[in-house]
Amino acid sequence: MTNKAKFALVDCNNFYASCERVFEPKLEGKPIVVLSNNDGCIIARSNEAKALGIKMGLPYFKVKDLIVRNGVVVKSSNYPLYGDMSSRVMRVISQYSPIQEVYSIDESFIDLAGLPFHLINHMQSLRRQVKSWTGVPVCIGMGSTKVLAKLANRIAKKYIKFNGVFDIDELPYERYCKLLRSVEVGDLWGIGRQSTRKLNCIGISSSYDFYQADIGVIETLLGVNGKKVYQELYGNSCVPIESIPPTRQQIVSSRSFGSDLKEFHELNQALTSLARKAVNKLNDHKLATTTITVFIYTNPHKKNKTCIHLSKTVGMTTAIQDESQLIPLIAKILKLIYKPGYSFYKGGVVLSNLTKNYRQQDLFSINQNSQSQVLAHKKSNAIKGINERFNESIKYASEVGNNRWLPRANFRSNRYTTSWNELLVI
DNA sequence: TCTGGGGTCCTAGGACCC
DNA sequence: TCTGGGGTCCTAGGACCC
Repeated sequence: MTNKAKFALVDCNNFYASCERVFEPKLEGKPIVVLSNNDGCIIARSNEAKALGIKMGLPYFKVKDLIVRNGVVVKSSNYPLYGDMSSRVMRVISQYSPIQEVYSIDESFIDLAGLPFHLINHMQSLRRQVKSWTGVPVCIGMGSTKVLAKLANRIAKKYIKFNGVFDIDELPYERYCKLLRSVEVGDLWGIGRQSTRKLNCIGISSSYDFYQADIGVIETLLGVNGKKVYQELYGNSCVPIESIPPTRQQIVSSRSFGSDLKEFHELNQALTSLARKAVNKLNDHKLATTTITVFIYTNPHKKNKTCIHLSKTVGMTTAIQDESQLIPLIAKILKLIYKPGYSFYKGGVVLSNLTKNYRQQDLFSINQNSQSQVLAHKKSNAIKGINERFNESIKYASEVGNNRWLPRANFRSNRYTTSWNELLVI
């Protein structure tokens, strides 16, 4: 078969921890963990930290003892750094195939079908190039479907003898079956916790059990997505590569607050700031929105207190994109849902029904494109320009306050690549 | 004391249409 | 007493991913 599909999954090793090491080489060989926003949970670990038994997703305070005892280096997450490093890595990867899908901040699928290279050598070269140009180590799995490429990537990471590149299609059938027997079904891409539970109930625990199961049973139990995973294990590609990112369906901006908030003005400060982030993203993608949701939650982990979720969604006839329209609206919605007497620990803004280019006009508005609309737009652009140049120096009054909402970030490294004030000093 | 954030897709059920 | 058939669209909730 010459025209068979062939994918590679390029995945950065312990990406956030690796980014920290690039700018702090003395961390090489040491255990590192990176925390989520607000220094809440463990979201990344170096191999040394994994070896200590620190599990993904654990709340930091629950493993703090273990961390201190073993001298584990702790970092708050630094998304400006990781995002910038990611785009550098992705740019290098893009030189190795004409078709690339940036799947997540640290992963990329590329299409290798028909490339006139020895693929293992080609991918080894990619690996060396990414490492030498960005400092980030990657592993690469190859297969005739995305599910297989994912699986191959696990192998490339797990066994050093493959030197970071593994092609699962090269395995003889018997070895392939042996491999499937050694991988739990829940480790397959697309089989999550609920599906694993259902499969375990009917005696399917390994990927091999799944592979040998009846396709009809799988479809009944897991629906179309489970069926796709099944078929991809047989080498039938069902999940195409998406080199052009689909247009966004929604924009979410939410945070856990650094302290619980009770007062309206404190919440309003937090939500105004979050609304600004959301509207910036809206503008970056050149989109407008007609549906806005504001929500605030109390802490569900506090067992002795009642937990409430307050939210409201508002739809509009005309899509909006200017912060001068959106930000005041957020405060109005918040006023409608706010209840005094509760301690809120998290809140956010969701923009949905996003539209591009064409904006539905309001049938009953008298002044289409009136002077005031044009002025509002000009004002928003001017504020945006000033803020880009002078470090967020113009704010809404509601954005100014006691800052109690600001998330904790006690262990953040510098934004070495995106802020002139935080360059690496040698 | 302290528990992330940002996405997508699928499905079932209700409302509505002719 | 007996009450069709075939659709679409929207929403909420569930599941998945990183």
